[in-house]
Amino acid sequence: MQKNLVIVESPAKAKTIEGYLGKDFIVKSSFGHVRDLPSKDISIDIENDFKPKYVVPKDKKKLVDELRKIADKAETIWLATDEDREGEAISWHLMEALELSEDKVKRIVFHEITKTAILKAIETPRKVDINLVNAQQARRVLDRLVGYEMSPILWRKVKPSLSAGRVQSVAVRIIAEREQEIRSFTPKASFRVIGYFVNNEGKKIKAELDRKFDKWELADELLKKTVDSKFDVSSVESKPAKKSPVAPFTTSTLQQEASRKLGYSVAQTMTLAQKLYESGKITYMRTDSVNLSDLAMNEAENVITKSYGAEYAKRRKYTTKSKGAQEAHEAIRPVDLSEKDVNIDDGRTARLYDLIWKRTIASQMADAQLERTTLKISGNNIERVFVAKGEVIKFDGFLHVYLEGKDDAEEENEGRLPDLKVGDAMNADEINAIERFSHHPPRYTEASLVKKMEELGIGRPSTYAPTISTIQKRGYIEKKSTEGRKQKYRFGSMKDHSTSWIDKEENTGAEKNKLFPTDIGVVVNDFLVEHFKRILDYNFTADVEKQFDEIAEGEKVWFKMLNEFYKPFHADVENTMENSEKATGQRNLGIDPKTQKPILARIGRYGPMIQIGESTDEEKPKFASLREGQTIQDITLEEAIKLFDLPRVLGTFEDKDVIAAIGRFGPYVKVKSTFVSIKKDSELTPEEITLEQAMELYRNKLEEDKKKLISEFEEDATLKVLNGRYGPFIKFGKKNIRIPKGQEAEKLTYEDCVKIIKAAPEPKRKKK
DNA sequence: CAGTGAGCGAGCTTCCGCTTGACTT
Repeated sequence: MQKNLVIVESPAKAKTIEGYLGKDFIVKSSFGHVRDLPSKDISIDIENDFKPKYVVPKDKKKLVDELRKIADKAETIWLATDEDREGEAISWHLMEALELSEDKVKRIVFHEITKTAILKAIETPRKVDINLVNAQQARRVLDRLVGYEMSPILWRKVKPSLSAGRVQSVAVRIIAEREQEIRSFTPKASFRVIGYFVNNEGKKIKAELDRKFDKWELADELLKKTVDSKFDVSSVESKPAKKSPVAPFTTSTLQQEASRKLGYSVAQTMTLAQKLYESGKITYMRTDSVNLSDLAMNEAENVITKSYGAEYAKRRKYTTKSKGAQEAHEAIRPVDLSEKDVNIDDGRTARLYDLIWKRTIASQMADAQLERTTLKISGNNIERVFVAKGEVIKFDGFLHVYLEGKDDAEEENEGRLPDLKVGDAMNADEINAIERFSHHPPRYTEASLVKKMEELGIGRPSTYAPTISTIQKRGYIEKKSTEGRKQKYRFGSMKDHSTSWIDKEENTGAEKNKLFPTDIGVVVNDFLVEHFKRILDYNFTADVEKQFDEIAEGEKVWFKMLNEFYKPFHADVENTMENSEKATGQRNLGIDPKTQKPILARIGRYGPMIQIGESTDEEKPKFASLREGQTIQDITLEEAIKLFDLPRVLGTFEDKDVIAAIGRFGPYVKVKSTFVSIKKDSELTPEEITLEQAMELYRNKLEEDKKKLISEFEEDATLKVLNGRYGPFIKFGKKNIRIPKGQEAEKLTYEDCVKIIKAAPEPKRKKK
């Protein structure tokens, strides 16, 4: 048995480190936190200095037992968890859970996984920093209090199963408020004037007037003046400029760039990066640091010098700008920078690696040297000038490898401008005045939301992706694409000494994979902002982070800080629970022409819906859920009334009604007790489908089901062996049970199946 | 929860941050 046990957080890290240390060392992983507050209740003794009740979660028990056994036999236990608040807490929890005595424990830290860094760490051990641990406890307890006291208010006042929290609720607010801005935005029209000029030698140049007109009359006036204006080049100015590379990737910038350049979702990027990490191709992918190890910088210099020449190399150290960065790791970079391509079958993973390689290499390369030229053309009877801007690359530097993508379209820059001199006479081939409209602020993408969250200091590299998926799962926001709309605009032209105006049309405003708030998101956000201003404040996290830092410095007692926070917060909780109205987002659409009853749009037990009549009426009100794409804010009376056309009875089959409707999973027909989906591409709709068409869908479905059937049994009609997406399985009532390895599905007898069912573990509850 | 939305009332839902497999019909 080894004398030394080293515990790190990640198993991949453990494997690497084990190679660096001698055989006296065994390196194990804690797989993250080993203790936490149980999820069933709040588990904090508020009266007693906010004492948390920690437990070892079920799925960690085996691991903790194993670690304890090894620790008992070891002479020294080296706690090598990350050097940040959470890492320090993991070390402390390990001491508690493994019952380690302080004299056997040494706490070590390193920011990069290199042999020198680790050996140096071993030489300079310290003790677990209890102040830092307490800062983490304060963070943990505050989040639990906020989440577990606010969420039940939503269950009561809005809808069951909703959630609220320090991070997710602010993320939803960002999306909801952007949508509000967009709604109240009115586009402003203005006219851009663009001239196409040519000199005697036939050299052509495009230049834009240095002002825009907000009135048509002014644009028209200018165009008319250009009819007999004489133009010449009035100035040419060139000056050198440079561009510098951006820092290596952090989690957040990797997510943004993979979204812009490769179109990956935030979650996708993380899954692929995890694969690269586990196969030893890249460094740790959840990091807020832009730092590169000296080893990596040396290697980058070598690779660049060899591949592109020494003039392309430039060592650079970057410093992080993001709020609350804890920098426990390196930036995300290839482990071996000389490996330009990675040999992986999956193209998506390979493309992500390529991006990381280029970004890392470019970050250690020379500036690009440019020459920017501004050329002005004046007309003899025009006060304004036409301007052309050009850019020439003198030395490409880092641009040879990589250029960061942009979220919003930039002003276009021409390449090299034609060689023209001051005084050159120019002829106006054509001058156009084009009506343009200002754009509303863009909706967020997943990645730009992460960027915003990072700026506000809410969330951490390990939680960006899960948070975005949580607020989608709760139905607060959704990812959608909009088609855009037709936009008419005026187009004026001066050509051959006369001017003319025509109307043109373009498609504008189309957006792909943007985040929209749902009705529930809007209602919940309004409710929380009204009743919990402090928590929903964009600066709340930054404020409490400052106090966590004070706790970490030993300047503040953690439970006193919590007490100051909790008193007013809990008062708000009680007050809101008792005194606030139910939040339904109710909108009165008008009167139903048929029944003369009011029609309301609001949020109900199961989401947004339309209600005809009041619940106090003698006759029960009628209800219908909103369809996809409809919102309480936008739905019209006509659209609302149409929702009550379904479900439709198409006719009968074997004495049972055949029904067409739209349900949770889209349009369907129901024949006897079988539901058949109406597929999107079938051109059938539940409003128009006939009995014959429905019966055909039904017969097709029965055919399909037959193909899936491997065997069924006389003994029990509810038990079947079927072929599914993941291979054969046993269906028993509503339960699906996998067939143990080594057994052939075709040969299973009824008795075999019963045996397998009995041996099968209880299915875990699915989280919805 | 593929049909619901009042009422009866119990029992359930929920946070953030650290880590991977297990699991999916």
